[in-house]
Amino acid sequence: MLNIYNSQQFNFLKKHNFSVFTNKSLNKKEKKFLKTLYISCGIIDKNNSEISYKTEDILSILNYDSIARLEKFLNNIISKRVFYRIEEDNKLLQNGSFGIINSYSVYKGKVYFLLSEEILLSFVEKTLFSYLKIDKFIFMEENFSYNLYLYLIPLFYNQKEVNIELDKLKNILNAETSYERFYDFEKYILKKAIEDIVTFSKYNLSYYKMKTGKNINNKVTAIKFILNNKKPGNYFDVKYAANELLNMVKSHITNINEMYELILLYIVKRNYDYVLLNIKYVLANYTDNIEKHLKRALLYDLGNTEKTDKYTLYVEDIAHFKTPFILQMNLWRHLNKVSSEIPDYDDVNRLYYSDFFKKIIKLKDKEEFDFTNDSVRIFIKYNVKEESIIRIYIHKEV
DNA sequence: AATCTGTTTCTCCACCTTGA
DNA sequence: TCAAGGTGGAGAAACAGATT
Repeated sequence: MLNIYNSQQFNFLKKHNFSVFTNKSLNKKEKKFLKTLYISCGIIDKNNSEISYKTEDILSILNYDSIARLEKFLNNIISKRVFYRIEEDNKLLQNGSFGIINSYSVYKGKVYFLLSEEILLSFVEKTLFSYLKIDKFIFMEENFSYNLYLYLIPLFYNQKEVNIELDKLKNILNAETSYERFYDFEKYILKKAIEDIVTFSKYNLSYYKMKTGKNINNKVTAIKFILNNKKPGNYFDVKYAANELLNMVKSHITNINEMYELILLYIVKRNYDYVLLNIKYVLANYTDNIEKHLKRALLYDLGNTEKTDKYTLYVEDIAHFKTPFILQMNLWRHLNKVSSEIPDYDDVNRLYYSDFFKKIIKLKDKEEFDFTNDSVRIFIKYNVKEESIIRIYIHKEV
């Protein structure tokens, strides 16, 4: 059997064909629920892979009015299974099946979930389930997004732009015969697929429409995909984030391994922004002995400077949110939008490394929350009974 | 198990707007 | 004036729940 924890030795993607499918398809509501779980996956750690929500939050997300109805929904989703088949030389090598959600428990006003081990493993590099891209398969809202991801992302291995003829693209996306008008195809298929890939992977993908001539109204014949800039890994990819930060100071450091371990430690112990802020502080204020100053800065948080007025209001959302959880969902949506609207702006993704969202979920009535890093400032005032305020400010230099 | 009934989702299209 | 861009909605299909 293939080693599920480390399939590196199999040169997996070159040697094997694989397919992944479910016994019963997941409907919109189930996908919405899974997306909620996915966001929470960011705050899972090795010792505690349980995800929990207040019962009222989960009821309001799914628009149910009783726990009995919720349990019916959960029992139904638990009955859905993922199947996979791996082929070598066109012969079946291994196949298998696993559930998506292992269990739920209702206890004292909260609902607890355990995801299947296979899904958690799919977030860990070089495991069998990460090669099968199980996380993308489960969490992406549309099945065709998974197909596009599998086809497209490997093509970026040695190039930054990929051109795909419209016919070929429709074939990949299972839409050869439907959506004859390009406008409809773009709206219902292409944009959704891109959105899924940007939301559920570390890749920041965009596209251009290639036309027959220079006129804006010419026929679209192909799509040029562009990989803009990498996000700092997915939620679980702390090592990737540590490497990224290490690269900023690498040239000033003699003991690289020790510094790597130190950065990794502080990302886990504090958060990504904490380390980034202190690295920037040291690089801006010192020219020699960087290593020593950085250790000091990380220990005493010297880079944590006071707020400035260099921020400009970018999003304001004043609305009634029944629970802090719903507020958090909306904030998340705004942040994704900010991230996609501002070119080369991906700092928002780094918030996932901090305990940012945990704090927002715990907001109480009339409580204010003010968060600042060097590219974004987020202000929230939460009101249970009346309208709450979400304000997102962007640093003027971004 | 078969039927019906109301709801959601998917696909396509008529019609309108926009800009070269 | 033309074709792409955009909107809303019709009709079909799929689905879920209730009833027989």
